[in-house]
Amino acid sequence: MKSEPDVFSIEDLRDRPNQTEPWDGVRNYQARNFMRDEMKIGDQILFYHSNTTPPGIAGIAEVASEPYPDPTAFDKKSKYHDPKSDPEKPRWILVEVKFKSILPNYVSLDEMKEMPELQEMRVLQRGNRLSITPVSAKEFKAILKAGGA
DNA sequence: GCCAACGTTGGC
DNA sequence: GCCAACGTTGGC
Repeated sequence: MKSEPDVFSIEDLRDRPNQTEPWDGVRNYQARNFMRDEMKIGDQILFYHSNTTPPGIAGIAEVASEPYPDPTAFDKKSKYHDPKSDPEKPRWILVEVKFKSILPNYVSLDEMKEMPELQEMRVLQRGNRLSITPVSAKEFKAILKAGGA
């Protein structure tokens, strides 16, 4: 899961009450579908810092709730407000994520590109802008190892 | 700050 | 249903 650290970083997640945060504001159907259909409580998450120097994997989190409607879609004051999301038939769905750890070694995007295990990884593919993508067990382990965890 | 890539919108 | 226009993402 990608996040811009200026907006919400792995440190912000660590410092949250219960170290848990609803992953709100996702407004892309594919990313929503991953949260709604694929994620299960306890699934491990690579926390990726985007739009920063350098971008890369900063830490580990895990899925901490069932999927439920994103309340910011109904909040007129939220920058994520979506008038087309009807509370009776919510368009946007989120899960909560819980802090697990900050990697001892930050794994930069440049390093990831050099790792043979990660050549198929979605975030490395050209032009990929999806903020949530599936990660294979092989990829996950390779990141953990490179990250010193 | 630039800009390529991509998703969404809306006129037709 | 097509596609031009537009807005956003995110590496650089």
